[in-house]
Amino acid sequence: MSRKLEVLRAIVEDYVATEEPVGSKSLAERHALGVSPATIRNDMALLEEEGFITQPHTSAGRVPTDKGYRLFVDRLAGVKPLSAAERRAIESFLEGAVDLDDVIGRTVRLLSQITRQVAVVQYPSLTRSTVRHIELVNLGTRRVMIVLITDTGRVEQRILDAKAEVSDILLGELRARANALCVGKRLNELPDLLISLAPRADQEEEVLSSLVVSMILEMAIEQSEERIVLSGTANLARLGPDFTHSVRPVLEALEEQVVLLRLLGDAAESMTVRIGHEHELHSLQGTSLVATGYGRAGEPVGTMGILGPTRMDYPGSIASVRAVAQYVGNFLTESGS
Amino acid sequence: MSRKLEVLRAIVEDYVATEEPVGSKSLAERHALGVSPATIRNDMALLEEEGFITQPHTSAGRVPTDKGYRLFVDRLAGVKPLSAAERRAIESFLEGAVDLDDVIGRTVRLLSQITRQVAVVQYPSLTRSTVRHIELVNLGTRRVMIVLITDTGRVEQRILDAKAEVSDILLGELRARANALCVGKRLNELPDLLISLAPRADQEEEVLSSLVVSMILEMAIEQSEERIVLSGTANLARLGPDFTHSVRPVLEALEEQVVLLRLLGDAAESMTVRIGHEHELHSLQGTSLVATGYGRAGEPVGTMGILGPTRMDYPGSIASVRAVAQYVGNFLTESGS
DNA sequence: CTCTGGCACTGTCGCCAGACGAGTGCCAAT
DNA sequence: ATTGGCACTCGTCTGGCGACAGTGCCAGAG
Repeated sequence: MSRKLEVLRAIVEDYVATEEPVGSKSLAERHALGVSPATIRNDMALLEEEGFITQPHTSAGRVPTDKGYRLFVDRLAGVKPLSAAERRAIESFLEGAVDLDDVIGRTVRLLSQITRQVAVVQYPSLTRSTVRHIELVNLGTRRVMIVLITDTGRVEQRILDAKAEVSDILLGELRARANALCVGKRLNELPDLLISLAPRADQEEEVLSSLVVSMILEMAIEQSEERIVLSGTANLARLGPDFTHSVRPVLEALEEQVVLLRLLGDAAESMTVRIGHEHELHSLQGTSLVATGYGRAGEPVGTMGILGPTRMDYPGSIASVRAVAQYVGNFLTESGS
Repeated sequence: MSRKLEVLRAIVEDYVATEEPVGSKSLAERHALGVSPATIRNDMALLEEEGFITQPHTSAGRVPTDKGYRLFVDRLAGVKPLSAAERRAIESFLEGAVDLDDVIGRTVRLLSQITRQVAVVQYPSLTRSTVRHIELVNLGTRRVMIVLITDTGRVEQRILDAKAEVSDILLGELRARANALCVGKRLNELPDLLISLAPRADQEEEVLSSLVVSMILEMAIEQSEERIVLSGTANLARLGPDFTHSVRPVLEALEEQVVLLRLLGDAAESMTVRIGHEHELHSLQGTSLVATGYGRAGEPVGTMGILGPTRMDYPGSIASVRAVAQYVGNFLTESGS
C-alpha cells in the first residue's frame, strides 16, 4: 500500500484516539513510518488537495474529512478482534431472556454499552416474518381480541369492537379457518390469502369475519408498528463540548420513529456504513451509522446498528455490531422454530 | 400575604422567565410592588438569611434555592390556566389510538411537547388492575401461550414450554377454571386464588396446571415488567450551556428502568413535586419532578409526570400534568370497562 | 418602626495587546 | 525522492483595564 494511504490511516487512527487535529511531527513519532515529518507534510498536502483531510484553521493539524473516513473504512480498516470482555458479554447477555421485548431490550443495551455509542435496533419486521398462530378470544360484551404471533416471537394484539354479541362456535370456526390458511405464510402474503375468508353466506358471520380480516390486515400492514428502540443517548453527551450544540438536533431526530425507520431502512442486509453528509437528514451531518441486518442467514428480519460521531472507531464498531447481530440472529433462529 | 413572600414569588417568576439572576432594580420595575429597590434589597437580605435565595457571586442578582422553590410551589404558586392550544391538544391527542402501547406512547409525547421537558409515563401497574381475561393457546410442539388481559387494556404474554404434548380439552378446562376464578379480581389477589387450581388428581393435568399457574404468577408479580417510557430527552439539551455538564448523568440515570421506577414509585396518587436535593439520586440534583397518579378517580393505576430543571415553570407544568393525567384516566376508564 | 435615596464596594464580563507555540509551506541540499 | 532548516501564520493563553450590575450600609424622612 502506498505510503500516502498509510499516512491517511495513521491520521484517522490518531484523530479518533486523541480527538485533536494531528500534525506531521507527532505522526512521525507515534507511527513507525520510517520517514521524516517533512516527507509526511508533503503527503499530507497531497491528501488535502484530494479532499481526504482538512485543517480546521491554518497552522493546525489535519482532520479527516467524510471522504477520508470513507476511504478509510472501504480500503484501510482492518478487522479489529473483539476483546475478551466483549466476547464474554455478547455470549451471556441473552441468558434468561423471557420474551421478544426482553431480547430486543437487552440487545440494544449491550450494543450501546460495548460501543459506547447510541444503539438502534429494529424489531423483527412483521412483513418479513411468518405467521405461527392466530388467536381469537371472545371477551364478552361484544369484544373480540385478536392475537397474531410470528415465528420471530413477536406478538401483536388488537381488541375488536364487534357490532353484535359473538358466538363462541362461530369464533372457533373462524379461528380454525384463519389458522389453516395463514400459518407458515409470510405476513405480506396475508392480503391475498385472506380474501377467501370474506365471502360467506351467513349474515352474522359475514360481518364478523370481514371485521376480523380487516383488523388482521391492519396489524400486518401497518408500518407505523415497525418499532425501533434505542439506547445510550447519554453517550451523545460524552462528545466533548464542541459537539454540544449539535447534540440537540440529533436527539430530536432520534425521537422521531419515522427518521429512525428511514435511517435503518436502506441499511439492507450486509454491513452498511454511512458517514456524515451521506445521511439524507442534515441534522445527522456530524454522525456516522454502522448497521447491519440480522436474522436467519441470508434472510434478515430486521436491522441493528449504532450511531456515533463521524470521528469514531470504525473497525471496533463494525466488529461489535457484526458480532452482536450474528449472535441475536442465531438466538432467534434456534428458539424461534 | 406579606411583602417578603411577594418578593420571593417575583424572584422565582422572573428567574424562570429570564434564566438570569434577578436584581432588586429590575424586580421593582417589572412588578408593581409599590416600593423602592432599596426596600426590596432589605427583604432579599432577609430571604437570603432564611435560605430561600442565594447569590451565585457577591455582586450578582439572586437565585431561588431549592428551599425557595419549595415554598413557592407550596404556598405561592397559583393555578395557571391552560392555553387554548394546550387544551385542544390534550383533547385530541388520543383520537385514533389503537391499543395501550399507542395510548401510552401518545401520552408521553404529548406531555413532553406541551411542557417542553422530559416526560415520564408508567404503564398501568399490573398489581393494581384487575383481570379481564386469561387465555391459553395451544401452539403445538409442546408449547402453550398464556395471555393475561387486564381491564386497563394491558396485555402480557408468555410462551410456556410444557414438558409433554398438551391436549386441547385439558387446556380448555384449565382455561375455563382459571377464568372463572380470576376474572374481575385484582392481580395481587391472584396468588391466593390460584392455589385452589393446583391440587388435582389427574397426573398429566397436575403437571400442566402447576406450570401454568406458576407462569401466571410470574407475570402478575414480576415487577421488572413495570415498564416506564419517556420522551423529550432532547429538551434536556435546551437547558443552556451551563447545564451541559450535568445533562450526561441525568441521561444516564434516565436510562435505568430501576431509577425511573423509584423516581415515580413514591409519587403516589396526588400531585407530587420533588425539587432538586429532595431526590435521593444525586445525579438528579439539578432537576425537579412533577408527577401525579392517573386512573380511575381515587384509585390510580399508574403514575406520570415530567422532569425538568429546578428552574422550571411549576404552575404551568403542574397544570399540564394534572390535565393530561385526568384525561388519560377518563379515557382508560371509559374504554376499559 | 418603615421606607427611601445616596454612596462606596465588589466581583464578573468583555476587550485588547502581547507572548507563545504548534504546525505549515517552501527551498536548497543530499 | 527525501530531508533539515527557516520564515510565516494563526489560534490560544495570559494579564491588565474599564464598564457594569448589583449589593450593603447609613442617614434622613414619614
